[in-house]
Parts: sequence; C-alpha cells; structure tokens
Amino acid sequence: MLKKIFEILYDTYGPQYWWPSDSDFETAVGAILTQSVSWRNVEMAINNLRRMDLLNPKKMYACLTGILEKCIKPAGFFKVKARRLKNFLEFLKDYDFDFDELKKFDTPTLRKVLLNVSGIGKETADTMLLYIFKRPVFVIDAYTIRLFERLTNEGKKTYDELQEFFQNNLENDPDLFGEFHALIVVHCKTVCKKKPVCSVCKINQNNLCKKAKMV
DNA sequence: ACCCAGGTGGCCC
DNA sequence: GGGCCACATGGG
Repeated sequence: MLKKIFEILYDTYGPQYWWPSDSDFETAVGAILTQSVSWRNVEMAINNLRRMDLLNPKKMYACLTGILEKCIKPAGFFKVKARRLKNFLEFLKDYDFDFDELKKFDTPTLRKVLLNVSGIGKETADTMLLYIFKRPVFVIDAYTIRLFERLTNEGKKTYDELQEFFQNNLENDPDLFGEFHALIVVHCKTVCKKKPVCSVCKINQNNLCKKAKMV
C-alpha cells in the first residue's frame, strides 16, 4: 500500500529535489528553522543569513546572538530558534564544525547524539539523518500523521509507530524516503487543499480531503 | 480579525 | 506515557 501511494504521488507531482540547500550546514539550519513554520518564512531567514555570510558554522558560532536573532526573525520563535542554533553549533564545535566527522557514526549513534542537542527533536534529527547523512530513516511530520490517520482509519499513530510502519513496509532506501516525505508535504500543503478530488485519498475509496478540515 | 505553518521542551498528572 | 502550553512571524 505504501509503495502504491508513493507511486501515485510521484506520478502526480514528480520529483521534488529535497532538501534545497547549498551545503550540509544550510540543510541543518533549515531543519531547525522550519520547526512549526512554513518554508516560505524560512527562506527569508536563510536569505538574511546568507547576506550576512552566516551560513558557515564557524561564523555563525562566533556571531552575537542578537545578530542571529535579527536574521532569523522571519522564521518565527526567533529567540528559541537562535538558542537552538547555538546549541547545535556548540555540538558541532566538538567535531571541529566538520560534518565529515559526524558521518563516521553509525545511524543509531548519530541519532542519539543529535537528539541530545536541546532543540533537536525526533523530526529534526531524522530530517538531518535523511537529507544530510543519507541514512534510511523515515521522517514523520504532522502531515504524515494526519494523512495516515485518515487513510487507514486506525486512529492516530505516534511518531515511533508510524516511522516503524514506513521503515518496515518499504525498501530502506534514503532516496525513496526523501522523495516520499517531500511528496507527502507537498501534496498535503498545496494540491490537496485546492483540488476537488484528491488522487491519494481515492485509494481509500474515500474523498477524505474534501471532508477533512485539513489533510 | 482570525487561522495556520515541514516542532520542541517544560510542566503536570 | 499522554495532554497542555509558550514560543512569534508572515501569508491566506
């Protein structure tokens, strides 16, 4: 069933080319900034950081928190997120700000050390594991939970349950996982709300997208 | 003037 | 373990 949903989404929307960024660090920054905020807002923040030449871990580490806050203001929760970025940089510093050092960890260990950073939760950690480190870890977000709650009629699944479900029922291929997650987000946030009939929800013989407040 | 957006941590029970 | 809450900006 999962593979079929993926194929329909892929046929409908095509490849999504996630995660958009010029570097591992920029991806990590984007992952933290996009917490509970639309990507449009994050883009403004990233552009501010780029203008200030702060999309570089050593420079961002050295910069005043106030400057950082001003740059990321458009991404919302700017004080919290500035602190989270600084926490992450403090962590990166232990590895000389070198992502190649982190690449040496096996996946469970890397996940553990990322989760140990205050401000990096499961979704942000898994986003980094998948899109930076190319590990076969499925990212679960609010969209995924809501969509599958409606597709399966099995009630709301937790993050861990749903992640297990995806990882146990698909080839553990990071490219597939990355594309699938992106397609779910794109489907849910754009087309699903606009089109009268949703191609995914038809799988379930149910026009859920029309009835649901959001999917 | 609402409501929502690619969450997380802290606190309570 | 789950149920609330604060955190804050920009777009519809």
